[in-house]
Amino acid sequence: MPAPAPRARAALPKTAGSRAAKASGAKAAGTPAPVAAPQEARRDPRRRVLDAAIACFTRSGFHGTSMHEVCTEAGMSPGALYRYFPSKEAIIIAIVEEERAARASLLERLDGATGFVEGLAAMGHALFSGEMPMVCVELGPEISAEASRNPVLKAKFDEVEAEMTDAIRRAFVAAQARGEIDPALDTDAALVMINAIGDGLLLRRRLEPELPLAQMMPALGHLIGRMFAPAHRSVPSDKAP
Amino acid sequence: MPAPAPRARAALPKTAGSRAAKASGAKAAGTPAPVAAPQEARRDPRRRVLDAAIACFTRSGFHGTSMHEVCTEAGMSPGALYRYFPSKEAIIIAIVEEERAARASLLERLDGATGFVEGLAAMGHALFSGEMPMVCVELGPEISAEASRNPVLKAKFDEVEAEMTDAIRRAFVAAQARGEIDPALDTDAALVMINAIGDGLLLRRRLEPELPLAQMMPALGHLIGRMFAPAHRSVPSDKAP
DNA sequence: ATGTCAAGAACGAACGTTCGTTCTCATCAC
DNA sequence: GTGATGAGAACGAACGTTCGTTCTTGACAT
Repeated sequence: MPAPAPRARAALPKTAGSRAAKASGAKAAGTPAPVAAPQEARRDPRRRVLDAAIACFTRSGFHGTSMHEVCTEAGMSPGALYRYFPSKEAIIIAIVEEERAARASLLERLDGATGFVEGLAAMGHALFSGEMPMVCVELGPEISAEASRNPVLKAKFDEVEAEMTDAIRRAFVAAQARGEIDPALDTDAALVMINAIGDGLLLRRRLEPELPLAQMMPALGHLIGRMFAPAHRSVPSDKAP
Repeated sequence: MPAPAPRARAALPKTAGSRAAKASGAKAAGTPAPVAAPQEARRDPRRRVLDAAIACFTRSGFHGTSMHEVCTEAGMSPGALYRYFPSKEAIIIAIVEEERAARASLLERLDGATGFVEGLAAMGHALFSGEMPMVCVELGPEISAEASRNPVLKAKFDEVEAEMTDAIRRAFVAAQARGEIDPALDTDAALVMINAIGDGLLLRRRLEPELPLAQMMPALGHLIGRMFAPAHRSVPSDKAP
């Protein structure tokens, strides 16, 4: 990044304030929180910025959110904010870094469940029931979209994704060895499918927030079960829709 | 609105044609087309704008693309461009409108195939093999992301999506009546699943363009077949991976 | 053939706004 | 004092858009 030349600082009084409200722009965005709560100001400033940024990016997207909005939401001035993060991009990258921890705790449900498919369904339920304080549910699609064209972000994002995919692959192979999954199935194709379903559901959540995905998880899990079950075993159908 | 003072126009001789490419800005983006091809300038100007916008939005996203970039790519000045579209938003909406036609032709593959699952696989193959001049493959995720927060765009987008989903639902129910699909399956869950898989694969394509999704379609189609096949029929496995 | 001229397409500098960022300066703890 | 912290005005660049002007075209008169 080219270092910007130091700016001269002319004392010009300028045009006072251009008070005419100007009817606002076409921007159909939500209102940022009025002002930070009193004890809010005591919390770790980095956390405050991150939480504020997550809220704003979720509401208006990365490019649709201005730093001033993040500042307002965090109850902090730009001068203070820039003390903790060197740039807007650094904030997203920090958010993605946080995702890693959240995803790791999600993955515990995979190994903790009675079976592979049950584990996937449990992950899905945790994601969509809101029981998990999880950034990626709301921000995942936004982050993927941004990652697809921001190389720095993409590198971080890929790291986190690879951890997730590897864990699922290990669980898949183990389940296959246990006879829970048809041994003839191609692992790569199955993983692409599982990833696609996950990403697709996350996106659907954004587009249709009223869709009761958590409630549908048994039915969706049942479908996934049929997809992977060994060929000549009748599907367990413990949760037929 | 404060009437802007009329601008003086000084008869400056100017640089004739300004064909110098201008080396572009610091924007870490791809290079816009050097200059419009000779016969390119003869084409329908609306089409030129649309094609240029699709290229730019695909490269840098909706908010990441400036109107000047679109102008450069289209080989057209801002003044000319704004003769054909009243705003940046109107351009996206026109693109989504075009999607409708493209999707309709995609849907023909559903009804033209030998069965429902084969139809889905054919759609997938057409999408990912590049044989279809289809905007949504590259721009779909970008549009969904934008639609999730732009109400005007969302309305248009929902229209197009509803047409797609309805057509798939009809095909699903018909296949179920034909005995091709397990009659016990919940139609709503199946449709959510099909949509999620489609959206998820489109997103994956953006994130990992090198992944040979078209080649994987037989394997993926096979998985979908297992998911929907009637319970006590052994899966046709004509294309076991 | 040549000149005239209106219509409208295209141009591109400039506009007002908003962006991400940085500045100066006040405040506090020690 | 001194160093860390924060506020908030200000900066310059870039944004989407506008608009006075120029260029292109082709019908018509000569």
